[in-house]
Amino acid sequence: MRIATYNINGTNGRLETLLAWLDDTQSDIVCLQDLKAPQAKFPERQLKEAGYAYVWHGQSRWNGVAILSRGSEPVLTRRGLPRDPDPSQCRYIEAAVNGVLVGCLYVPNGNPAPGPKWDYKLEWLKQFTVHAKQLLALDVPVILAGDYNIIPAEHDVYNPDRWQDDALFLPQHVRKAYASLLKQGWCGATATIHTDKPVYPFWDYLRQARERSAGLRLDHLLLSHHLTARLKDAGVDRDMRGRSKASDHAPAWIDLARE
DNA sequence: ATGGCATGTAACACATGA
Repeated sequence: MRIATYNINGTNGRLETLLAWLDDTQSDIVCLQDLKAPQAKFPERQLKEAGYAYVWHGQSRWNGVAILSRGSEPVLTRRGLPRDPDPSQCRYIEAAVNGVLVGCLYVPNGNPAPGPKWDYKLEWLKQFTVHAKQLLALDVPVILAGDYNIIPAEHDVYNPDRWQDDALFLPQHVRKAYASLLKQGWCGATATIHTDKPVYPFWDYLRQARERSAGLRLDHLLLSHHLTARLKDAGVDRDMRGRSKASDHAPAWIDLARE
């Protein structure tokens, strides 16, 4: 069973690319972020024709999250975080899919730090961390997949020195937040498989970042222990980043053994 | 330190992103 997360950076502008990738990979569950489309403009018909069911939460221009499922109907469990610091921003959706509770998240970028956007990111991460703990307490298989906008460690960025003061990387705050999730018991799937070298799911549009392999690891799939035991493989579909009109993110995925 | 690129909306320039 393949589960993927993809910051698509505009779902309608990249619909053909998305449909071709779904057809190629036959992904079973897909978490999408940054739909950049209002609720009414989600491409329902095309995704249904491609064999997917879905839940989504759209917002005009920015943010927006969706969970796609092939062959089964996702059962929505929540939109937005409990005590969401700004419910007008669509950054979290959660559904039960085939016996797995799936949380799809899009953490605020937080730049510039310090400032109101930075404060918002920290508050969002705080409430998310509280919710993540509650999910673990349910003792059911859970995956929290999405664009965390966190570089977890020095080796997850091409040039750590350059990013020390960035809201994606500040150690006492965002890196600490990620570490505290792992401490709760979550397993970062990609790093578990790729222990020697990071696989980047993001390259900036600027300065030929992709050609220089100047990537960042921002998209993560965190597993509860029920799923860690089933983890077979993980990777990034980096070819997606090379296509014309690509998102600046590529899909990150895991393969789980069937129960 | 700046701006390089890209998105959707539509005030055809802007806010936002990473």
